[in-house]
Amino acid sequence: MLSLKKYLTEGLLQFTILLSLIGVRVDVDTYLTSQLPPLREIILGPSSAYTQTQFHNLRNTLDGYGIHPKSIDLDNYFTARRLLSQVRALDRFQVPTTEVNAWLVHRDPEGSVSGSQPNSGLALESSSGLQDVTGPDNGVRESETEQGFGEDLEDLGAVAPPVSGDLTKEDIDLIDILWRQDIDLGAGREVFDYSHRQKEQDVEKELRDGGEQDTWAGEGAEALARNLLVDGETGESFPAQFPADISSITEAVPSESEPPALQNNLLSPLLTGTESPFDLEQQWQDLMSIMEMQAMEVNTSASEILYSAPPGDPLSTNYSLAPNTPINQNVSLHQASLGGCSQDFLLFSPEVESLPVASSSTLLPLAPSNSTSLNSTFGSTNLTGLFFPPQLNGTANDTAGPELPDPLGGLLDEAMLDEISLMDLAIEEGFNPVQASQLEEEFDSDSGLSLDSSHSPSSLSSSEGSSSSSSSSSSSSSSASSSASSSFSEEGAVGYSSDSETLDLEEAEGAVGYQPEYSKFCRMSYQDPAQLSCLPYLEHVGHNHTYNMAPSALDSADLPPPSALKKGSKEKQADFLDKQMSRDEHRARAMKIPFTNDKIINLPVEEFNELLSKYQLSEAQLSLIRDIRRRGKNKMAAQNCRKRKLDTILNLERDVEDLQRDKARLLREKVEFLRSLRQMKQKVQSLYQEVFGRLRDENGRPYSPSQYALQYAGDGSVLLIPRTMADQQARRQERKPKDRRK
DNA sequence: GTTCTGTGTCATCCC
DNA sequence: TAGGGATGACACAGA
Repeated sequence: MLSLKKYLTEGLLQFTILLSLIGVRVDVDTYLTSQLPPLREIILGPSSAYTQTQFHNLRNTLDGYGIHPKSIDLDNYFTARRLLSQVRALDRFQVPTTEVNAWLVHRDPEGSVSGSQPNSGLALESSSGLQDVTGPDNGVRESETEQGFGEDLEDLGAVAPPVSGDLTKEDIDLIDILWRQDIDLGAGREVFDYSHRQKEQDVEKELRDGGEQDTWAGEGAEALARNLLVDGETGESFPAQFPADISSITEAVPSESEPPALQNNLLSPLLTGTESPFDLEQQWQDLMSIMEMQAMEVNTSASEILYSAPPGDPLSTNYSLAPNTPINQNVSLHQASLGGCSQDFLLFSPEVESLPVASSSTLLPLAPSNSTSLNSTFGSTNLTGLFFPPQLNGTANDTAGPELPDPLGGLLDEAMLDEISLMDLAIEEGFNPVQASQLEEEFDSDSGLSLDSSHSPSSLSSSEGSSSSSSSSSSSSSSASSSASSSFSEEGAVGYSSDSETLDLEEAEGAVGYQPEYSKFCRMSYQDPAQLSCLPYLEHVGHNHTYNMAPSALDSADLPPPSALKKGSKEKQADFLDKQMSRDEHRARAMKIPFTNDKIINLPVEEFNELLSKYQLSEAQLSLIRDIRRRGKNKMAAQNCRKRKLDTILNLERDVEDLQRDKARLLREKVEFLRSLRQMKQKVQSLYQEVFGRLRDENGRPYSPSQYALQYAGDGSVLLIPRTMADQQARRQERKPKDRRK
């Protein structure tokens, strides 16, 4: 199927191109729709896809109805449509994407009048076209125009029935009525045409005896009949002329041969021909609101920087902004301004200064590109005035040229300054150059800020950090230590399930301390000390970490390394055990304290007192026991305190990183917004320039931007008014805000 | 031998 | 008021 489609498509295209080159206008659309609907489906796909090509899309819409895609008028028409669509798209900003328009250029051999379609083109299904090829100008010249629109008429199916000499008038009337009904019922062209073709074929079969010449004649008559528009209600036929919108367009964008329309509504038809005034007004108001909001953000002017920025400008290279970055319409653009958007398009006038932000009656002056006094184009109450802040627009003169300050340049300048100052800013805020560069790289990578934390306290191992984090919650209150104490009591109780343990054993083993650190971090209190390496910051500390070990576990834990065991003397083992004991343990052992240090430290006060009461202890022993308990408690407290400190530092560092990340993101977004704003302003200016440049006076000469300006009227129309009037309105608009301030 | 780091301990404050 | 948590300061041990 695909291969067939490709084959047909390419073949038809090549054939069409070939015919076009030899001067035959080929209406593939008509051919595809009327002759072979299945083939059209094969080639063009479903009808939805049928509208993707502008060529067909135009003809499938009411806007495009009635004008041939290869008509000379299409130039103006498409220009007008493009401008209109661009204006419409202004309120929903989109960065223009690459667009490729392929056109089959056909030149009428005899220089046909624009707006009329010579009969050189023919539908492929009509073999009569061969006749036209040989003598396109020898045909019925008076029907050229009608034929040209007859094709368009045919597109809608409003084609008169073929006038066959063998058909009776009743047949023709019947066919005509049926067609009108189809038209009135909104029947699609394809269905209509297809049934029509079937009907034609049936009729042809019946009339085949009449000879081919009759058929040709019928086709020719049909071609003539196509040129008549048939009113669906009355059945009245009338010569097809320019569609309303097309005429409006041609009126709005007059060609040099045509006198322009009235100045007042010179552009109105252009903008209202296909759009209801309400919608258009709404769009213009949206545009105006956007432009008004742009009054902000502009601090300086640097048009050169803004508009002469090469494609690889720092903004794009350093921030990797998507070219089609959508702009948030909620972005406040107040105080922004529109500067000269291109080197050759700086259109300021002195009157622009102190230009108020007008709402509906804002003038929209722009200068044609061929104007030599571009700067005088912008009136004070024109569209440009909206785009340019007053303080930036007042230094231009009619001949100054592009030396005017560019508010958009200010935007860019600001953006660039942001970027440039990023490094300084980062350094000022304590980033080292490496971090600053990383911050800058973030604009490229968009992968988030990756600060080098190797230098910071957070460079602690993740295990440390995680353990600290996990312990932070428990250590946030006194419950931390209490829970730790209780847990340690439980842990310490291991091996001490009964008080019947001999004192000898305890004395031999020494008072067992606690080590909340390890029980919290690793839960491996009874493991080989080598496993303590899971705490990187403790792995090099050779302190005794066996406080909370039970004697039995302590035995295994205190076992010397295999090498020591091999040496295996009890004395060495005792020395090792002594080394593992803390000072308090040694003291308790020396003072013959009858219970372990773990109990002394971790037992609750009541149990501790109860324990003390069970033994007859001397004052020295009691004092030592209380000191051991106090020191043990304080030791745990110190450990918790240090953990809290560490957690605090880590959290602060994390917060700093988050803030830096947010800051970088905000800066990145700001740059993106500025870039979008710049592009939108450029688009608006180019649109204004294009619209203004296409305007012609009665003599076909372009309007002087120093004398005229475009004004956006409240009713949605765009007017071309004299500058003096525009200036007056600008002053009026200027007074209003001042009065309000008062 | 010096420095750094982790730990223990003391003093003190506070609840 | 005693107990105990929190914390700064100091000392010590080990790398």
